[in-house]
Amino acid sequence: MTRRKIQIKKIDNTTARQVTFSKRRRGLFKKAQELSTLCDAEIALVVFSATGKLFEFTSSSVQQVIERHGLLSSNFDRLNQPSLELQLESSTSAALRKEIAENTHELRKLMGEELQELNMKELQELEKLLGSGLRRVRDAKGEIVLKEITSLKWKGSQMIQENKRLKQMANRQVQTLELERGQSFEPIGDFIHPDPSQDHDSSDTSLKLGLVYSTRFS
Amino acid sequence: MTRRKIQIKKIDNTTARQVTFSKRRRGLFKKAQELSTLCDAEIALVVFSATGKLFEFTSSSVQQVIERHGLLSSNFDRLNQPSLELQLESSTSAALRKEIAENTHELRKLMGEELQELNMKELQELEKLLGSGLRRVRDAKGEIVLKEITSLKWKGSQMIQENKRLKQMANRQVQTLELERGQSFEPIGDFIHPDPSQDHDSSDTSLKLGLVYSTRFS
DNA sequence: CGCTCTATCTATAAAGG
DNA sequence: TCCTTTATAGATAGAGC
Repeated sequence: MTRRKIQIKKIDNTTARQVTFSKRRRGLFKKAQELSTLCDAEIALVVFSATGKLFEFTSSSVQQVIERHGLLSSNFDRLNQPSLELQLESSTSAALRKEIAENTHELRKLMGEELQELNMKELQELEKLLGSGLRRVRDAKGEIVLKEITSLKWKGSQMIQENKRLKQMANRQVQTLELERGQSFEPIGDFIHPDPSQDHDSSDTSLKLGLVYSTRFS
Repeated sequence: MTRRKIQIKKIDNTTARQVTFSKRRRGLFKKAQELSTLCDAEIALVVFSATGKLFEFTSSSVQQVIERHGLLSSNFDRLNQPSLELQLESSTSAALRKEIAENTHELRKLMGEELQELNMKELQELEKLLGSGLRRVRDAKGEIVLKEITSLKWKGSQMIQENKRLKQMANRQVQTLELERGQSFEPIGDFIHPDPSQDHDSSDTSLKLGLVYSTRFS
């Protein structure tokens, strides 16, 4: 895009990579902003640098949701703040913290006690112990990562399916009504385009578990 | 960016807006992809068009992580199959694995070498080293958990938002049609009641989204 | 000082009206 | 497709720590 054409592959030189990251990141965010404004699109963009630094952009309506969920905060605890819809198993992270603390404490204790009195064989035993301790910590964390992800993905899938179902039902309903009326009508456009005044109602991002309407005008 | 400079404000002409959306959207996604590749960044980008259509990009998928972990295979694969939409970035797990491997190796090496010759002070140095190694592993994993969860929650929020919008649209549509017809009608039952045979498709404790029917025929 | 990040400049590749 | 505008690679300098 500039003085010379470049290959799109990871930039080896660290400094050059950081500079490019900084420049392109800005360009990307600018374009995201422009697109959302020009075309009235809702956009959420999150970038983690290789060093873990976070950058984000969200168009206004989306932002509110995210903020309320306490996302994009570096604070883990805040991540797990109550969100009705996506209640995480934050208890697992507590368990994780606890286990790590215990393991660390145990390690320190082992290493601090009478090491002078240990012979080579005993020291090797200790090595094994430390190794397996590390492995256990690692495994425990892996378990927890997977549980979190499993749970979240599962819930995400539920949402997607529910979404599909709603769409199908809505379409079916519209079609049925059209058929009854014996003509097509415009409001379909309305169906597709949410009314902004309602759409930005942000007093509640949670799922309104609407009543399943099960009566028939009785 | 082109023949004439334009104002960054919503494009009035619908056709022009759609064309611009399409072009710029592609440009944006391309640049996101380039940035993630060039600079080894993790990126998640989601765009909803004004008509509610979803476009997304994530720098890599959770699927890969899971495969790499090779854990919980049977359960997990089933859970994760359906959701293209819920892909996570996790190139970081490779880095994690590497770090763990290195740490473990380093530990073993340290513990295996001339431990007989170390005095208490030196052993305490070693203790510190081991402790900080463990801490680094812990931190690395914590980072990754955080990223995964952040990404998943964020996408979950998107789904919720979309779901909510669909509900609102559906409700408005129903109301509009009823108003036009000036009478109640039967098919609503169909609309409102999800097909039971589908509804019990999973042992799900999840949210069942009913349409909120705000009736005025009572 | 060394290291990381940002700013500035220029010429050119890419975007997009 | 055309062709101007924008984005940005490359280089260098300066700021902040």
